[in-house]
Amino acid sequence: MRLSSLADYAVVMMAAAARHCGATGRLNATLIAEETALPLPTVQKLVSKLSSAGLIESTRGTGGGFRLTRPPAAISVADIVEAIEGPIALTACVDEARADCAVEANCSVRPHWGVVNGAVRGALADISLASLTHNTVRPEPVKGRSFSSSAAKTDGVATSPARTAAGVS
Amino acid sequence: MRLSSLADYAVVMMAAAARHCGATGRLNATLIAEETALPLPTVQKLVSKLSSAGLIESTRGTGGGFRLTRPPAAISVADIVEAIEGPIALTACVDEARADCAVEANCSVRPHWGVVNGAVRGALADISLASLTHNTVRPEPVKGRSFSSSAAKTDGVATSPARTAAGVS
DNA sequence: GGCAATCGGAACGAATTGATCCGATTTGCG
DNA sequence: CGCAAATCGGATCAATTCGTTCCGATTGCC
Repeated sequence: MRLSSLADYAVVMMAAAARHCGATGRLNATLIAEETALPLPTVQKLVSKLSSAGLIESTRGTGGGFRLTRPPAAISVADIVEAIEGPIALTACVDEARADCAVEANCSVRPHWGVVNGAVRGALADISLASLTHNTVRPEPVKGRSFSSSAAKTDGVATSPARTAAGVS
Repeated sequence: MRLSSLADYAVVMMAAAARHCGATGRLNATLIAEETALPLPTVQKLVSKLSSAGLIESTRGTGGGFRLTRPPAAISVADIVEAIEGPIALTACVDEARADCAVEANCSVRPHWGVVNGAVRGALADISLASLTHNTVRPEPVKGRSFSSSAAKTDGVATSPARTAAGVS
């Protein structure tokens, strides 16, 4: 239940790029690397993947660089995550139609995974790139969608309930 | 953005256990293994972890087995996932208070990760184990909000109560 | 035409995960 | 009361994936 570090870095990098969107029309990977304190090769790899996904447009050669293809408000966290990690699928059943697991016959929960997957993906789609650049933590979702914006109320980090009843039995 | 196979198997196994909850008071790992077509050692490992988490109570020796400590309606997918994978944390920033990444100074998205994490976790907490046993796939989440999370005993205010109120219903 | 800077892809190493095996413990039976 | 079967529990080992790093292809500038 943890997304990869590359996806995390991609979100940070895109947020940094969104801040420079209005200032410089075109920015390079080196600038982003020293600004976000990320390793330069990592940023380059992210640029490759994000460019392939269509989120940014990259230009090679001297003076080249990349720029966002869409305004930051039109890019969601789900887009970035999908660009790096591929389609969001909690289980292998949701990813492809083929079910590798031998449980499929008795697996009555498989259809339900689609619901769970959609809920998680909807939660990520509600966070726009523009909202990440703001200093204030506001539950402002992507415009046009209002899926589970109510769940965003700064509770996720504060609560530490997980430990799941360590002293019960 | 894909949860581990163990967590997937755990949900399947718990769903199978929930179906047998009323029939047999106590069931063993071998029965679940041949019923879910999962490898027996894997089921045993899941039993160990779920027992440590307090979701099931296991008894050793001949004629032993395990049983659910709570009714299926009071167990959510988030509980199972947290029992296997530990606390739900999309990034390392959310997991611990310490931020290992060197980006923390310029990382303006870190506070927002808490919101995203809470939204995802709320989505998983809305799916109860009882709803997985039903054959019909309905987007209707957990009936009552009071047991949507692990901290449902004393704290009546769950971590994600708002989505059920503002959801599709 | 040559040079430098940049993106793009490929290879290597490390870490986490998943499956398997063996031991500890308890109960039922002789 | 002793033995044996059955079960959970922890530990070990191999495999896949992820993250990092390096090198090559391409383009604009001099």
